This record gives sequence, structure tokens and C-alpha cells, in this order.
Amino acid sequence: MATMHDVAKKAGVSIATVSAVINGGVNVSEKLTKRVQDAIRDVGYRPNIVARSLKTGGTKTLVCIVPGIINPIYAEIAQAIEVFANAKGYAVFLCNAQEECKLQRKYLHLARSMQVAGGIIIPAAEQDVNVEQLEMDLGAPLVVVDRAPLETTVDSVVVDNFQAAERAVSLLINLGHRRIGAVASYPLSTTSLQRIAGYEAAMDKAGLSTEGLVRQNCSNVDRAKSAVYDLMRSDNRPTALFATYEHAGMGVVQGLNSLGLSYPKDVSFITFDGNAWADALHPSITRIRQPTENMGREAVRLVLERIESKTELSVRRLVLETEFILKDSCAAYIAGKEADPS
Amino acid sequence: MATMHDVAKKAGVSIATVSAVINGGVNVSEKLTKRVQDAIRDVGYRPNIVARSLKTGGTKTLVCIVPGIINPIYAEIAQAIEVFANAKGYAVFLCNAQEECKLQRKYLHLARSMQVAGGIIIPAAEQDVNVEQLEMDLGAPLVVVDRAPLETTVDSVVVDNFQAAERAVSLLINLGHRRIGAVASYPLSTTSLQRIAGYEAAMDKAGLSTEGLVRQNCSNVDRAKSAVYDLMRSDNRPTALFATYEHAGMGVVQGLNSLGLSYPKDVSFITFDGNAWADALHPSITRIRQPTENMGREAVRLVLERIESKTELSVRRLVLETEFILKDSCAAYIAGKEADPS
DNA sequence: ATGAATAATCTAAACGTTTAGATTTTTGGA
DNA sequence: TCCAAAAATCTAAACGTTTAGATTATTCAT
Repeated sequence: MATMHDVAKKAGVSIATVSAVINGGVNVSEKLTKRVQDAIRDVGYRPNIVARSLKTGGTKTLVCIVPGIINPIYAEIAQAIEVFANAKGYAVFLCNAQEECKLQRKYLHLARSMQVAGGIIIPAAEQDVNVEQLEMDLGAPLVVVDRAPLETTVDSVVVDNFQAAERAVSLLINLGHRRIGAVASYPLSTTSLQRIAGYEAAMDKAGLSTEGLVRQNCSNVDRAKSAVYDLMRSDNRPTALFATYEHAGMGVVQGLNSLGLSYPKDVSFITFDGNAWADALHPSITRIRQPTENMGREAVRLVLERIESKTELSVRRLVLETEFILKDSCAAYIAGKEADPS
Repeated sequence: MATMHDVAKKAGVSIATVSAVINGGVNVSEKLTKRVQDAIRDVGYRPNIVARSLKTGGTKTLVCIVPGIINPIYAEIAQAIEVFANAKGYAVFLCNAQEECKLQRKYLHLARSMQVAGGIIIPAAEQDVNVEQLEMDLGAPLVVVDRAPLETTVDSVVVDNFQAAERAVSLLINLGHRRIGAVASYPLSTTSLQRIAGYEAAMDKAGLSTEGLVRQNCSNVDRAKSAVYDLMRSDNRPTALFATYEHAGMGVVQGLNSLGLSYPKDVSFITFDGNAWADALHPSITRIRQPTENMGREAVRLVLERIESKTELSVRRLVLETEFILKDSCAAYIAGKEADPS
């Protein structure tokens, strides 16, 4: 691997001149610039970023840590982050923490020692999130996306999960549903918590009980499917379901299908996410769409502002709007008209 | 940020001793080991991997470059790579090249200068792939997954796209279909090419023409949807469709839905991928499933073998089996019985 | 008690850059 | 033609590690 020394020797100049040429040659004559550039080409030189950032203590690189890349909502957000960061000249290393705090920590440290300029994280929900600790671990500006606790001193970009869930569940209530089940992911995920809180608030306001109607820990499609079996076979069988995220929604679809129940005839149904398939299903599915592109754009903006700003910035918390997309999976509930899944 | 010097000073030893303790203290007394470890804790020292790898020229890190993280098949493969690499003590940086060779190159160079031990890549299909060049760019062992040219000197892990496509299309032919349309992604993607070749081989063997039946460049759901409109409104309207990847498959579903056509009644239909939704749709969709977990496992195995082996290894090309999952989207074609989508 | 062998610890030179500051060259006004 | 100022180029010291090899301390057979 050719180094600067090789280039310098080839061009007959000092290593400092080579460095100057590479970093946008101020104060170096055209003649030498040319000679150095030729030499670079000749010896096939490529800068060693490790050495550079050892010296400068900085790179044009961000780290983006997500809890699971196969959840499409996180893939979409990561994609947006990538696009906007690139537009600003930053490269993005994506790390998949698989909902493990240990792995998440490892990646934060690794990113730190690779001198990333900043980071964007959707924290793992394995334990309670201490966002400040995460920023300490990274040792650089960090923006929390999606799963951010309410009181924190770190910048964050979230959606109003509570309001979105409350609105969705209220719609079901207005359609006449009284027993509405909820299928949720980890109870330690702040988003899941807020969505369930919104669900409970709507139920509460209508004077409805949620007892026995909430299923937590449906962390993949199969678990959500089982939860649906379970709910639909209980004494207190719901007439409508609310799924708090993509895999829960898919689990509901599959669960209803295998029970021989159809929506919206037998059960009404609203889910978060599912951008890729909710509209394609027949009947299509009413859903809450998160502004993934904006979330990525804003997260990048916040972290770059903090990286590039000399002065202290106050803590920013951006709450973006969700979109409620009414489709065919919700129908009015008429008492008595209930299918039996058993 | 505390450095080794700080630790050395605190513990009253030399920096070399600190280094020895950190790298599995051979030849250092228990007493000093203890003192150094305490000092490390006291000053909050964390090794600077940049400096370390500048010296050693190596890290326990892999880079994984995918052409688009929102394609679930790539997310699944990336997930598997992550899991198996982690099990072997390697961290994985995931990079999203967005089908852009320029960006892909940037990430290869970045990874190189971060001294990654090796890489796994699903190449961008923007131009013809020169895999050897990619390995040169990385400057470390590279394994190509999924989109690998046939003749290459670099290790690769692929599936038999030709055979899988041929088999799927043959099934449609055996069901009586004569006009079978194909919806494909980039013509520069080797996988797409091979799948189309398999399709053409099956058609050819049955003496059927493919003229006007192939739609390329359906690089997202909307484009695939348009292609379906286009195909179903042509004079030579197909009675069956073959989609070469996830988004094409979804485009077919949506296209048929909005045309008011139903499958398998009006059109039979097979797709690659779609693990997340193909079974959930009603009717469910016959599909070709790729062994994403195995692909990831084998890719990691190959690259680690090359990294850790002292001796020269011969070029390996692994061809894994796909799984054909017969569902409800394919029916026999009865001449004359054709719906009109206009 | 002596010295050879071994164990423990340290010194100092790398790794490939950047950059302050020194030195040399060029420029142009008097 | 001279000299000061500006421009171009260079020297050498850092950045935070690792590691070969030097030095010092310990052990143990004689």
C-alpha cells in the first residue's frame, strides 16, 4: 500500500506538500500540484483515513444504530438517514443491534474509536433506555430517533404515538366497538408504551375496560399470531384489534386468516406501519403511517447542526405528524353479529 | 479522553506495561496487572481503535455493503451476516450503496482505510460488476453474495436463479398457460438476468414466444405496477405473470388489484421473495424462497476462512438451493375464459 | 555467594497522517 | 538594484497505540 512518502519521493517534494495538495492545495504552485497529482496516480496512492483521523480526531462519518434491520420501518428510516447524510458529504455506517444492549454498546464504542463525527440511534428496548449514557458511550453528538424518553437532555426526533394511537382507537370506538384488543411489542420500548397508553386513554375516555385485552411482547410475526389466537378464543373476545407495529399487524392478518375470520366482517383492524403491504391486501388495511423520510432528514439535520456548531445548542425535541390512512379494514360493529372462530 | 499515558502515569508504570495488560498480560506480574486495571477503571480509559489499527493494520471488523436496505431480502441477508459474524467475534458495519457504484466505491475505500478485516458485498447493479476491482478497492478479502458473475476469481455465495425461475415458469406452462409475462428489475443485475434467462429457457423449451412479454427496469413497486398495467392492456395479454423479486411481486399484486383482476382466477402468478407477506395475502402467493440465513452464514464462513488462513485458498463458489413454495396464486388456464381489464 | 537463565519491566522507534512554524523563493514597489 | 512582504516549500513534532529489543530484577543450581 502506497503511502504519502512514496508519493513525495516520486514527485520529488516533501510529504507536507503532498498533504497540502490532497487537502485542497492552498499555497502550492500549479506545477507542484500537477506533479504531485501525477505521482498519486502513478503509485496508486489512497489516503489512510485511520492515520488521518488519528491526527485530526474527526471524520466525515456518522454511525446509525438500529435495533433490527428487518423491521421495515427501521430500514426506511435508515435509508432516509443515509440519503440525507450523503447529500451533506457524510458517510453512514449502519449497525444492527438486534435489540441487545450489549451489542449496542459495543457498536457505540467501536464507532467512538473510529472517530465518527456523530450518531443517530433508535435504542434497543431490552432495558430502560438511558440516553445520556448512550451519548457518553459514543463520545460525540447523538440524536435519538423514534424511541426517546420524554425527559432527556439529548436531541430527539419522534412522532406523537400517543395521539396517533388514541385517534385510531377512538375511530374504532365510534364505529361501535366495545371490546378492542391490542397487540404490542416490547413493554420496554417507549413507542410501544406510548401507543398502548393512547389506546388505554381512548378506551378510558369511552368508559371501556381493557382488562385481558392487551397482549405485550409480540416481538415477531409468530408471537403476534399466537396472541391473536389467544385473544380471539378468550371469553372476552374483541371485535376489533389494534396492532402497534408492523409485525404485530402482519401477525393479526395471519392470525385472522388461519382462524377463518375475515376483516372487516368479523373483526375490524388498524395497525401502525405496514407501508409495504397494507394497501396491497384485500381488503386493504387502515393504518398509521410514520413520516420515515422526514424523521431521517430531521435526525441528520440535528446531528450535523450539533457537530458543526461552535456554540452550545439547547436541547431539541421534534415531534412529527403521523398520517392516518383510512382503508377497508374497519367497519361498524353491530351487536350480536359475531362469528365464532372455534 | 483518557489515553494509555494517563493510565501509565496513574499506575506508575510504563505505557508498554499498560499495553501488555490490555492485550492479555503475558509476562506481567499480578501486582502490576491489578494496579493497571484499577488505573484503567479510575481514569475511564477506553482503547483508541484508530491508533491501534494504525499500528497493527487489522481489526475484528467486517464491512457488509448492500445495494438497498429497504429491499427486505437484503435486510434479511444482512441480518444473518450480522448474527454469524458476531458469533465469531466480528463486528459488522453495514453500508447502503443505493444501487450507486460511486457510493459503493466510497464505502469500499472508507472501509479499507478503517482497516476492516474483510467484506461481504451484494454489488450495485448500476453498471457491469467487476468483482475483482471491488476486492482491489477494499484491499481485503471480499465475498460476493447474490449478484455474482459466473466467471470470477473472488469467492461467492449465490442461488441457482436460472433453475428456480425455469422451474416456476414450467409450472405455469404445465398448468396450460401460453402467454406468461415477466416483471423484472435492473437488466444489469446478474440475478435478474439469470431469472429472466430461466424464464426464457422454460418458454423456449415449450415452444412459446416471449415477445412483448418481458418488462425490465421495474426497480420499485410503482414501476412494476405500471408494467402490469401495460402488460395487461396489451394485445398480447398474458394469462400468467412471473415477478423476479420482492417489489415486482408487490407491484403485480397492486396492479392486478387496481385493474380489478383477481388471481388466480384471471391471472396466475409466481414471485421471488416476499417472505413477509406472500403467505398472508388472500389468496396466498406461490413463491420462490431464497435461503437468506444460509447465504449469510456461508458468506461469513468464506470471508473468515480467507482472513484467517495463512495459505492460499482456491476460489469457492457456493450455489445454494432455493425453496419452491406452492400456494394459491396459480390455477390451470382454460382457453376462452379471460377477463377484460379495460 | 556467584552467575546463568529466566521473568518482569522499560525505552524508543515505528505506523501514516496533519500542521505549526522555519526556511527558502518569488514578487514588486522604491 | 535592494528590501520587505507574500508565497511556496520544507522540517519536525505530534496523534495513541504496538512491539522489538534493552535493561533490570528474580530465581535457582552450583
